[in-house]
Amino acid sequence: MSRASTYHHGDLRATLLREADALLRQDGIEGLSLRKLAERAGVSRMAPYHHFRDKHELLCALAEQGFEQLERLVDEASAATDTDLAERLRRFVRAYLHFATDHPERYELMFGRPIWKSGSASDSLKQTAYRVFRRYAEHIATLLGDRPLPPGSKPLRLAQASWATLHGLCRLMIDGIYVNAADMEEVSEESVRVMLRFFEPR
Amino acid sequence: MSRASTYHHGDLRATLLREADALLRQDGIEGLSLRKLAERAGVSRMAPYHHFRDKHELLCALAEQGFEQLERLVDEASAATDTDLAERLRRFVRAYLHFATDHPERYELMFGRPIWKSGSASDSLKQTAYRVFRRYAEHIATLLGDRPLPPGSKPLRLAQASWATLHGLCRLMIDGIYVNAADMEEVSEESVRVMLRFFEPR
DNA sequence: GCGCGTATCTTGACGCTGTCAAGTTACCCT
DNA sequence: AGGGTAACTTGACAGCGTCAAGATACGCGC
Repeated sequence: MSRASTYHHGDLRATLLREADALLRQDGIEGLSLRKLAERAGVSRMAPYHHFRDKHELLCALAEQGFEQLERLVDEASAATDTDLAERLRRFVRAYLHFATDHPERYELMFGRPIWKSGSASDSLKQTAYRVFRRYAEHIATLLGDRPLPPGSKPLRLAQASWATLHGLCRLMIDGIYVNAADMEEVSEESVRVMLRFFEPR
Repeated sequence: MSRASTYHHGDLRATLLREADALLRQDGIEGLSLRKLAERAGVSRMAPYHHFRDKHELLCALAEQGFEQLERLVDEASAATDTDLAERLRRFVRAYLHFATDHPERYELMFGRPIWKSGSASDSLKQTAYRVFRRYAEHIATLLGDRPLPPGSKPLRLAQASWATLHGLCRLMIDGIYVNAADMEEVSEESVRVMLRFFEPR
């Protein structure tokens, strides 16, 4: 497993993913090249191809790690049952936004077109990503509790819609369209208000 | 202006933008290369550099055209005052989603990181984009009319939050994360419901 | 009408990218 | 001990953005 210094690296796949993550943070997604990565891992250009079919597959694997982190975030939010709905929702929104803005390149990779376009995401990634969303939907349903929803509304749809809002906020921030972080804080507060209002009994 | 067949093209800048748009629809944003573009315009590799400083500047100009189209869409929505708030909002959401999904590459270009990251958008583009958002905010304010908002809420923040929702929906669709268009229809309906609920007097 | 300045366009070259093809090395199992 | 195979390397190619330097033709002042 942990061969040291010879022809066979021994643990290249894991090393590649680790270095790819570092490279991603450092140079952003467009600066992540297989050649730089190979050099960083102390290995020749083509070595990575014995562990990933092509660049796309490596990016999928990297994105999958990101979704696993996101899953932990959702699970933690679900576990924290010490306050009321409003506060829990607020905290989760904050946590989600931080997840995105703390490592924008990771978030961009996870949800970017290069990975998902025309269904090209790896099966494993799809499975993980969908599982995370399911967790998220459950979390929203839990927050809702037995509160009645307006006619026509369903918890799943609400989860999808609220996720879209979160995602939209993150992208506007990450892509550099909203620059002002303080504004962002207020915008996300407003989003929370809109959602909470929806939960109130009429 | 319209020189025909010689050394000097005569109207290269406009031709480049036109062909770039065609190329964008055809091959997507990652397939839009300056070399292909030059060939399409019947001109040598470096000719475009006499009209745009680099690829980034050309993309900015192309994106700016997109924002001008989006502006028209907002203006039309503002002008249509024949129904009530709910129906107007619903129609606008539909129109916005269609704007994005009819030409996903254009939308991706307009709001993508390559253009906006670290404030690298051209001044002209920034100006146009911000003007469009201002129009959007005015449109939302008009829809609101003199309806009172919940405490702490402001029309501008609401506009930003609702735009984030629209944008999030579009990106999820465009990037291929939500594939099912019919689902999307229902999700956007749900988003409209959430917003409308917010507008109702308590 | 002529000449020169300059905007426009071209060709050559460089370093970067992803990846196909073919060769080399070292491990594992019989 | 020997052979099969997985891991890794080197060579090569086409495509990319763009710097540098040269060619062309338009337009304005004389």
